[in-house]
Amino acid sequence: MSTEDKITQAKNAKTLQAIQSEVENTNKIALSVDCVIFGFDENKLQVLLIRSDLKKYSGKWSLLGDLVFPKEDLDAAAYRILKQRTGLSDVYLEQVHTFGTVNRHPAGRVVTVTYCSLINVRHHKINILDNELHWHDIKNVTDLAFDHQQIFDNCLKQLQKRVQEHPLGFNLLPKKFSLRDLQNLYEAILDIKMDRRNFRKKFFTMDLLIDLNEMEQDAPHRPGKLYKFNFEKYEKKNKKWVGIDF
Amino acid sequence: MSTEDKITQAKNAKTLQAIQSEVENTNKIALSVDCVIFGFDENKLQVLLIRSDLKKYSGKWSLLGDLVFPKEDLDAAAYRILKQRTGLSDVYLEQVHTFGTVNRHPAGRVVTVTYCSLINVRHHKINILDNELHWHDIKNVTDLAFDHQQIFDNCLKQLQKRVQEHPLGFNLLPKKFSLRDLQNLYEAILDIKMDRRNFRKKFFTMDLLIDLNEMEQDAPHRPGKLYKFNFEKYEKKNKKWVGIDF
DNA sequence: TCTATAATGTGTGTATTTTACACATTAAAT
DNA sequence: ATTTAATGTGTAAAATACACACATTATAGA
Repeated sequence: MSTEDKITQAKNAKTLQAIQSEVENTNKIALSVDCVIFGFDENKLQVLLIRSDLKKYSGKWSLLGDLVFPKEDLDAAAYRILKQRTGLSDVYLEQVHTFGTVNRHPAGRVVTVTYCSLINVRHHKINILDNELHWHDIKNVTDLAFDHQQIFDNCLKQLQKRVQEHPLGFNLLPKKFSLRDLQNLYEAILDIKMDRRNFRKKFFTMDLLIDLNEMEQDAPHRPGKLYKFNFEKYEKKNKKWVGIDF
Repeated sequence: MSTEDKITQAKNAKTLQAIQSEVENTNKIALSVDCVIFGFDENKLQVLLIRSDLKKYSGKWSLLGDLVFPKEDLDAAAYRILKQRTGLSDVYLEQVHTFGTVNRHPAGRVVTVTYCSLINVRHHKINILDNELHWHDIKNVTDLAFDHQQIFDNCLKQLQKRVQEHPLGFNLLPKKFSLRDLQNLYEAILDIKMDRRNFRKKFFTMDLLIDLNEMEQDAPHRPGKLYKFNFEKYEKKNKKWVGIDF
């Protein structure tokens, strides 16, 4: 390092105390986490919403969120909310985006980190009996409180993209599922119709489904075979190159 | 709405003042923005780094970042940093991820929102003369200060993915470029070698390059044709379905 | 000026993947 | 037993990806 470099560095080198006082005394902002919790029921993609607890948005629905504790990791805050609301602790959770417009919250400056979560509706026991918490068909989700509509739209879009590239969808299904279940899930998430035979071929070619040699029960017509996803095998293979395409 | 619903709602409806005091008095966390600024020079992907201004990390390099002002939008903070450091105001900028581990910063609780930026090295006049600011070949970026190595790795990975799905790369090139330039860029970002003829076919098939009927100047051998990217045409086409593949 | 060199520019054939459909099979309901 | 509405399997054409060969053009040096 040259002498000039050293001088420059010395000039710029702040003490830890200086930075600490800067962090302690200024520029503090409230930080929250909002969770977009997806479920799959009756062949429809659902999202868990709560009635807004703010009079300004009385009657409107909002995402599940809370302020982050000063000594709490971001991810931990998201898991805490999920645990509180769904009783589930071992769930799929992924950070999506951070929204930080100055006036996004009427109570002051609150920056929110949003998370997307996928849970199996049958596995959890929400206390939705008190009517404050409800599953909503995503087709009917409009006009949420705060900027939550924007957050929801953003999260859904991300889910639609990610579910095509990673085996996220299986978190929404029971451990054992038929190919019809799987296709219904993808059709609900992506909002498209797919060819049954090509869909089947696609997944068989991937060779990541384990045939359980069991059949559906109580099917109204011919029952389909049941499968589970081979997570172990998926973890081992790491594809990376996809190809330029836009 | 049932009577019970109304009662529940009334119970949960907080006043704005109640929320305000919660936001004002508790759970405040310092918020920063860190920018991973990529450039492309000498056929190498480069990243702009500054020497850490903290004695603890003396000698180490770090990303360009700053605390977010209380009345400043997140994106605005990122643009401010870019403007300050590169002099450029009309640049590509995208939020990537938010890092919020409790102890990630030695000066206290600082949650940082990271942004990825792509700039044309030739278009800006950095004040790198004072030796505090430097371009680094990404191949040589190791052991950054704070958790910046993790942030950088995350951002590079995201870039590698996004550059294949969207025309981001052109932000790193001059307005006029040859197909060789373009291929060199992709090879540098993705760290792979590609077949020249198939690469050419790929981009011609996309039909998004405008032939400028100009040739490279001062090429050491046969000069190539120059093109520019047809952003208008790209904006009009909106592909969405990519296909399940994992 | 001629020649060697090292690029650019243009195909061409093959393998792989996607897409569009057709038909047989099975269990439940009548 | 027959009808019905699914599941399960196959096949051919189209589109795309991949590997590779050869002619063209400008520069550099003998």
